[in-house]
Amino acid sequence: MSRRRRSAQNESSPNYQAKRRELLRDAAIVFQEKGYEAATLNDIAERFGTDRASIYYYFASKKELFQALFHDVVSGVLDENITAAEAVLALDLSTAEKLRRLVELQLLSYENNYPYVYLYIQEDMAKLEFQSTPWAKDMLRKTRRFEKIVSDLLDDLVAEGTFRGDIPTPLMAKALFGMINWTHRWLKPGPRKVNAKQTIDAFCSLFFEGALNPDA
Amino acid sequence: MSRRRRSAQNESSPNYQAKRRELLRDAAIVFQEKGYEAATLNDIAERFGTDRASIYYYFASKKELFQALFHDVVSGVLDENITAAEAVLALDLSTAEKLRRLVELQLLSYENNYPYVYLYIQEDMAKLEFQSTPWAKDMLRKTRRFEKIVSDLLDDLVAEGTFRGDIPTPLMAKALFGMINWTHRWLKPGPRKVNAKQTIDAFCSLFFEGALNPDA
DNA sequence: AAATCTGTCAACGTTGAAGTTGATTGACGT
DNA sequence: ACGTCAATCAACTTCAACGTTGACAGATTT
Repeated sequence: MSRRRRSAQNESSPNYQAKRRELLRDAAIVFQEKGYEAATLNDIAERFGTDRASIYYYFASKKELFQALFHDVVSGVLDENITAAEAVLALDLSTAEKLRRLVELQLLSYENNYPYVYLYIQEDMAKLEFQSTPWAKDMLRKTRRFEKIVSDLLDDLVAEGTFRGDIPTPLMAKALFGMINWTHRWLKPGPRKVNAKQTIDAFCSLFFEGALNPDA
Repeated sequence: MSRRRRSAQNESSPNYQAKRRELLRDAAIVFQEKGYEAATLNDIAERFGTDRASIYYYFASKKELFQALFHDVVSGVLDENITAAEAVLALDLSTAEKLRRLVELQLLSYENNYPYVYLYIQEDMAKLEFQSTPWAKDMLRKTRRFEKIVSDLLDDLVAEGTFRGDIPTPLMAKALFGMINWTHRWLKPGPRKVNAKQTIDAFCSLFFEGALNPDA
């Protein structure tokens, strides 16, 4: 039924797409606040300012709504990040400076695409029922791709002698992504005490030079 | 009904407590694998090797089972960690060495109490329905307490000149806890490529001295 | 051996959220 | 004024998971 409607005006409609995106955004906020399982369509409808049944005008199911969030938004952001990361690699910069740019890229992406990407980080795809769907695998592939770029860069830095060789690069990578990804629990955008730029500086200083005072 | 039974043999019973703990452990594994909301009592019963209804012989509800996990296990571990942390503070060691011991404490605790504490970390209490219950607040209080110990130590390290002063200590703390807590996504106990001890060394080296090669 | 206790199980009742339907409202072109 | 269509809503059905009950088998006690 809602199916019929949606196929009828599928691509066109002026503000249909606009409302759809608005609903998508509201859903993202609710999913981020409560988690996928705990969030109900009622919660989402309430935030959207309408009845639960109206959601079915835009999406066929809760699953499809959740999937659309990733297919229409997060996946694109991940693509952008990978493209941007590869552009950084091609730049005429020191390897260390490239790594710094990648950290910057990632954290700014989290801030600019709030709350979409944090939603992806907080929902451990490995635990969700979607883990075996093609799109979930695609998301995972893209994430691994970005991690690989960083990981290779770490190997280069050790090989060229810029980074110390006594710490396994996989553990370095885990530490770095830990700092970055854990921000989903505390970093909120907007005018706050701590913003993404300060965090980037602090994390990069710490990761490159460490916490010890060089003058001591 | 199950109420009557449980109050009847409440404290006593030889292997009642043993089975209860076994069920608690199985539940923890399932909750950790699927998340609280997605996990069903059927899943837990299946792992426990019995019928779903039998669970009610030990716990009055899914909520109570989940709560018991924290009240009977996690809360105690957190207490131990705080006590151990305070013992470290009283030791005759450099402030830096004390911090190292705290990181060690935390990661070894995650390993020794697997999967209980990771369950606590992965379930963002701020998102769960329990967030306002007294025991959830108590858990949060204990977590904050441990974080405060680390945070104060960081302040000391900056004040005494051991640590650099140009990175805000709150951000240092976020970075450190990010590395540590993110391990819940990849560090599993048992004979693996990477274990807790290697992780402690790598994280401490990185956090203290950074990734840059001192000889370069 | 009778009584009781421990723990389990099949069957049922209850609830809450997902999903469906057809009527209805309001805007817009004719 | 009339018909059409986008969008909404109240009211319903369905379903999965929670929760309950009473019977029952084996062990233990008296």
